[in-house]
Amino acid sequence: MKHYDAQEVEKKWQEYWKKHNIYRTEDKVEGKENFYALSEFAYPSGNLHVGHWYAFAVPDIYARFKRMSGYNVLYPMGFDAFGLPAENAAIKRGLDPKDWTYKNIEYMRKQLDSMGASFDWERMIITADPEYYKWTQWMFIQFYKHGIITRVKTKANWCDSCKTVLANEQVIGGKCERCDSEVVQKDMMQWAFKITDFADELIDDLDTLDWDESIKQAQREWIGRKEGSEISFPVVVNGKDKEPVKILIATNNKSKKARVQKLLEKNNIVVDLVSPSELGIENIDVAEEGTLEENAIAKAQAYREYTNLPILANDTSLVIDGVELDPVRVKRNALGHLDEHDLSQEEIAQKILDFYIDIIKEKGGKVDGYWYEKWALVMPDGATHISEAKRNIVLTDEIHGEVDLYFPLRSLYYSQDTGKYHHEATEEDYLLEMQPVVSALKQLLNFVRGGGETEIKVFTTRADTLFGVTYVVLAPEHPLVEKLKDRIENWEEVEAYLKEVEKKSDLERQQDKTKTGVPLKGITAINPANGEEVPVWIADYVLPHFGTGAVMAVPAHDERDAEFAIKYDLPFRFVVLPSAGEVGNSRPLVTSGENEFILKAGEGKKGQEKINAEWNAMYDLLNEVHEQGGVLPKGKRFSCAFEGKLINSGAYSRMTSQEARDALTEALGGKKVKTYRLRDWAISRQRYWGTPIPMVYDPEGNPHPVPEEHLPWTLPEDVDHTPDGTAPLARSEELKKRTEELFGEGWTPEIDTMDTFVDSSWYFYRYLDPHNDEVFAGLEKRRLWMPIDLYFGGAEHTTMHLLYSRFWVKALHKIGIVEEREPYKQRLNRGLILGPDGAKMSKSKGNVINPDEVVAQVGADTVRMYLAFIGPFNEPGNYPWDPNGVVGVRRFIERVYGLGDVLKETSPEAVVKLTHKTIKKVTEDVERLKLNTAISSMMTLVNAMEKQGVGKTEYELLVKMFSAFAPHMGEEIWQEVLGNEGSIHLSDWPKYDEAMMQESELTLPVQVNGKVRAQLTISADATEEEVKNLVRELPELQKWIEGKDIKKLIYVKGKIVNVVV
RNA sequence: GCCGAGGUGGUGGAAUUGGUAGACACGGAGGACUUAAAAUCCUUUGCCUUCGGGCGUGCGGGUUCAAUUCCCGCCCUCGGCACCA
Repeated sequence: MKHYDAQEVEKKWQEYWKKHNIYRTEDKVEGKENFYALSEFAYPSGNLHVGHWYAFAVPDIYARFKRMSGYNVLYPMGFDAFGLPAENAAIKRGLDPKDWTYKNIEYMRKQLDSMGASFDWERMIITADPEYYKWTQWMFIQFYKHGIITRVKTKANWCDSCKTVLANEQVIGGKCERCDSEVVQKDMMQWAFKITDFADELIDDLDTLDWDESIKQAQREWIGRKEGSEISFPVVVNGKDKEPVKILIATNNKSKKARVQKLLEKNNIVVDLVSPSELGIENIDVAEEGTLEENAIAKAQAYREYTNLPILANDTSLVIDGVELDPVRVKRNALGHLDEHDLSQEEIAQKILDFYIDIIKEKGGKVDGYWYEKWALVMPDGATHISEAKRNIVLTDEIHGEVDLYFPLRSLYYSQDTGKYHHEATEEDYLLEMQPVVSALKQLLNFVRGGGETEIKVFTTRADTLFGVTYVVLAPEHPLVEKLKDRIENWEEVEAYLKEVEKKSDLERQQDKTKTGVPLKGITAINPANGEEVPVWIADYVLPHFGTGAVMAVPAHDERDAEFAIKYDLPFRFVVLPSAGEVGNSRPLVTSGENEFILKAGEGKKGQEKINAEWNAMYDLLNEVHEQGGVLPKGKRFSCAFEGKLINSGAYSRMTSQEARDALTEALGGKKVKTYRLRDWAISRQRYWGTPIPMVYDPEGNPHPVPEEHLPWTLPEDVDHTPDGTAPLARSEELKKRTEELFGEGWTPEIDTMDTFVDSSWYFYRYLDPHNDEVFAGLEKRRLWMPIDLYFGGAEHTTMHLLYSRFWVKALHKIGIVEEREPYKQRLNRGLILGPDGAKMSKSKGNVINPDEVVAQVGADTVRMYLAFIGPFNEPGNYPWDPNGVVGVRRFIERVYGLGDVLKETSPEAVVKLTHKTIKKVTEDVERLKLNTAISSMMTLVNAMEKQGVGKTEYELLVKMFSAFAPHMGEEIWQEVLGNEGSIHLSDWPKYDEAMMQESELTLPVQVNGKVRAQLTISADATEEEVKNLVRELPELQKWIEGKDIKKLIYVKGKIVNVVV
């Protein structure tokens, strides 16, 4: 066999290709479709590692395949040359970052050439070239003019070790992505792209892209769109420095007045109520007959729609079917269903408020108002009786005098003593029913005191749990805290807490999830759903940047609130009956908090039984606390976040969570809002080695863009770029002088540089027209190539570069600069090459493979092919580098080469057939980037050719396919062994011939009861009947079918025979 | 916890619409060549076996003549998000 000296062969052909300029890519070739294959460009770190080979050499196989398949393929390369690592390395070595970077680029270009990659170097770009960043700056200015980038004071992620600001995407778990030191929050003036304005588009347009679902999903989650409601909670300020104002609600019943007054006396407001009987509604006598309860129970059950929950009694002796029942609750539920208000409680509250405000406007005038409430009763015969009641309240305050109001009250209970149904309100009922009224009055009071417009806006995805709100939490950073400083009674305590929080780094705040907080004494909020007054706290588990920075806390339905509420002893009110799922398919109950009683119920049980026991334990408790409006007792304060149907929620009870979210949001004047996790993209960097921000400031400090004729706005070179926390550009005399000369005295330059992700957000356009100095890329050229057909890159850029560049194109599109809305049609994340030990390659582990060394030993062709063979390129997995595997691939290349020595006149028929089958398989596999199986089928073919012999025709077909993987050896065989003229890489990809693949006979597996027992060789055109007859006769089969009936004989044409006995 | 992708020999992986599970390669075992080693070549290699066969694609069920593939329930690994209301 010929000796294979990879070094020599590769050098020879690399020079040949260069000399003949075979990789030059024209913008347009007659009769060929353009195909833009892009691999993320290189960072000029100074050395090419295995990852680079995987990133560039393997996609090169695809680019070559496409080119041979008749496409005009653009597969360019460039350098992402600005940025921190280059600068840090330069500082460490006492060099200029520019010299260091450009030297690295020069060296890396040579290394890249050693791959045998088909880059068109005439299109190379370097983002640090002024010819390049001129256009980065130009685009920046266009965005500035359209308000897509603005200057804002914002909390920035500051890395004290790198002395610069980091983007959110560069902070990993509270630490700097680059140096792993802790990131602190610092208030800074920053130029920020309004990427959030494009958040919806960035999510919605993902659906139009042919990307792997996991990449799309990662972007969706990063953007983090949540749809929910924004609801206002009015704030009640205690007004410690104001005179108390009294509102008196009068009644004509002395004893009741005293009792209710005591109950409701709060915050300088005195409210008293009248009971229905005092308003001319007498108790209705209902003849006691045995069927009444049954009747009512049936109605109540229908109403509640619990099928797996019996309605249990807990305080009466009424027994039906051996089950004790509670007639009070039963009847109340039934009435709730039939009860027909003309107005909702919220509307009533609103009316009272409007009414009262009108009075204020009239300065104490007296207005009469009333409305009716309808009553309903279930009679023994099932009939429903409805009556009306007219109620009144008199409001009085010291400023506005006495006002008469009418409002409804309702209640009904069954008295065992009298055996009659009585209309009477319990104290709790009065409280509950009056809450909207009280709430309205308190808002009013607050208004009168001058604090009326204060409200807390909360964001919630669970507006259905509003009736379960028992407190409100603000983020410590919430502006209202500072605003209400004077009104907060425990300011010292609050201030101490704020300091404590400020001291905590974001990292600590993320890691330490124990909840802390302090109440804002003297401040309360009103739950707009039920008018209840709830305490306001600040706590650092509420994040300032998400939603509105304020949360309505629902301990019974939110795990975090539950933890906080247990710690600080705040009440739990259960208002959503969790849904157990579809009938007959109930799911495990998930709860947290003091849920031991639920877990205990399920202890020792399994499967559905356990699930049922736990659900029932919860149902039992909810039944017990129904009377208390769902307030959970100590020891059983648990939370459950499941959705379901509302309970203990006034007029909204029985609604589903989904219905209630809409209904409550609308009724309470809230709005449906979307909120995003994505933050605006702050790009100011206090470092030297980056694209200068093309802005200058007038003597008043107002920013102005540098006019286009002065672009590129060059990076000054007279700068000591050692970082000290101030921007190095501030130290440039040249830049200062340049600014004053061009704009006038007192004008100053912007001294921050841009994040490097800005440079890489549009680089793919520049490859199309790299030397154009009129425009960043000509429209015609963009039309020929964009959008990119296939983009190869690393998974680490999913939520950074990939998102930024999508935003960039959308922004350019929005202001009419480009036509496309998306840059990349198809995206492929590559996997990771691990060290031979299966761990990530790292110097400390000593498992780093240096590709230069391997190439020196076995050649670039082997390394390329090995990387393609190591695992499926279309699935991003982690593949360990196996030095033995490399040798195996090298052996394969040698065998292909060796075949050239033993060529026959013609190939045997079997080899011809296999060759065409292999062409089909390889073509299909490469097209979907399953390069590993493409190679293995070529290996199979080569094995057959070695054993059976091969002629020139088939050998040439093999070598053409092979040359995409091993371009140097492919060329060597093509020109030197086969004596062809011109490069193999300009030849056509082989086409398979279906006719050549036809086999005259084929071998079928024969199964008996699904197990393979024999093989049967038949002619390709055998009919089903013939095959079946042959099978029955098959000698090897007799022992399996002897003495048994053949029940069925299945023949799948050309595939398999199955005998069922 | 939520979302996504997966789980196949000693290893990387293959099986394109349900149709012979383990292609191809590495590693192992045996042999040839050699003074020897490397390299190369040949044979063999899922597990168990009483040599008839049986069992095998994370686990348990189901559908089917036939399941790595489809359905139901669980377990595990990797990736993304996560005190996100």
